[in-house]
Amino acid sequence: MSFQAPKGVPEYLPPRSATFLAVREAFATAAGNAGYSYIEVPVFEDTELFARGVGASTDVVSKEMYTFADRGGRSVTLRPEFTAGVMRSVLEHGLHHGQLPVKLWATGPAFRYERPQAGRFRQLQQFNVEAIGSEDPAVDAETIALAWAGYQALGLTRVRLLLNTLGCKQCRPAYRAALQEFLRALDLDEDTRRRIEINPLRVLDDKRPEVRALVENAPLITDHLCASCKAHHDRVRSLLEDLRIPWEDTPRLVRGLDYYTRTTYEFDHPMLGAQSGIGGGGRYDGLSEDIGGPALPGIGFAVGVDRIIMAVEAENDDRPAPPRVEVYAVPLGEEAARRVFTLVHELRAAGVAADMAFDGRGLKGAMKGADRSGAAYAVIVGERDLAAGTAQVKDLVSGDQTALPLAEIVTTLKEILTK
RNA sequence: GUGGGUGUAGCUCAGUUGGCAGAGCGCCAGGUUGUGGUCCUGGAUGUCGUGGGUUCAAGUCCCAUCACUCACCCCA
Repeated sequence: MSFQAPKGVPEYLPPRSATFLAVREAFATAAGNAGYSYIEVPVFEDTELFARGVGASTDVVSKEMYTFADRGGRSVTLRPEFTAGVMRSVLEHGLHHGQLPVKLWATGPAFRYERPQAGRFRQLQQFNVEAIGSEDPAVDAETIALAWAGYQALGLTRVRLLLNTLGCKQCRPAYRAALQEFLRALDLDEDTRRRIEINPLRVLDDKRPEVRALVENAPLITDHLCASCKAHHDRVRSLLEDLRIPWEDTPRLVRGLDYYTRTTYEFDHPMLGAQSGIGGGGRYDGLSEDIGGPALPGIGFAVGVDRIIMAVEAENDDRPAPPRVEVYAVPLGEEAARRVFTLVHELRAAGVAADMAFDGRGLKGAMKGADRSGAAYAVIVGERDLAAGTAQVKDLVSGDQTALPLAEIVTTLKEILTK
């Protein structure tokens, strides 16, 4: 084998790929039910959009972007996330001049040049939801409920919702200064000391036990909120209570992207190992202005499709492969193969998923193929059937087999299968 | 970027003090000349990651290199 997939790029082969589609479908349905419309945005954008939108000091921008010059000499970057691109598109096409909030969903790959590990990829699949143009805490709660509905639809029972607020332009600066003062007094390594100056909140999120111990008594944002942020946060929490969505208050939870304000949250799954975040989001009331737009609040989230697949598999490790087709046709002999080819075509046209044995496979091998396809019925046509104008229809679960007129096969099977 | 682990059949892996390249699963065929899922029999598939070294002899020991993988960091 001379070629292999690029490093850190997951591929989803059958039957696993069915789970990939199911994850997308679950969230697309939840988003559609909540009045969100689909938006297709570019996979690459002007590099500057991400530098200004996501934040030049973030790890994502400073060391993880796939950035290159195109043939015209422009610096472009494969999207490391969706939000900046969606906001850019909304502003560029003036969607915010219509009714607010603008509610959109998008899905597809994002790219980050990181060292791969379990649940961390260079090409990651996200499902993204944004509500732009509203400050209402009910919209915050709506996005959380939407994500929650997606996880529920997939049958996930062990998802945890971690909730926090990061304050706003009014209250965050004072908190940030107080936190920096506290952190500067600690004995921390050089990288962490640098982070204190760039984004001190992230130090609170450090997983290393020795760092955790040091920051245990650090000041928390929840004690420094302004009145309106506190009211906003309380409202979000009481709405979640109304919806009976359980959450954990996690005052140390921080997002790694600069644009987040006020409500932030993360969904986490306990069976995934180190990379356990299966979704995350929050409010980004300053993003529009950061990229040259008007004051325009917004909130949204991204869920990680790859990690959700892992979570689904972790919670149900013995799921049978989904059936590939409903009917599998088995011809015996060349003449039958020709007739069966048309029959299968007619079944498909009638909306019945059908496949057949190729390459003149023997009856035994062909029946094996029928079994593995997951089909409920096999249709066997040999020379004798052809002469009699019949086909053998075999129920592959019970083993019962009956001869039916060839001409009625399509309508009969269609009828049985739609019951 | 930093640290650990692993590379042997399509897949999961075993391979002893260095001595003929293995198992299970899967695949194909036969048992059953027109019947799958169970069972039995047989068969095909290998650059032992790659390059070099030590040795009469290397999957096994040594060096280098590449790949994969887990964790830190970061994030979905």
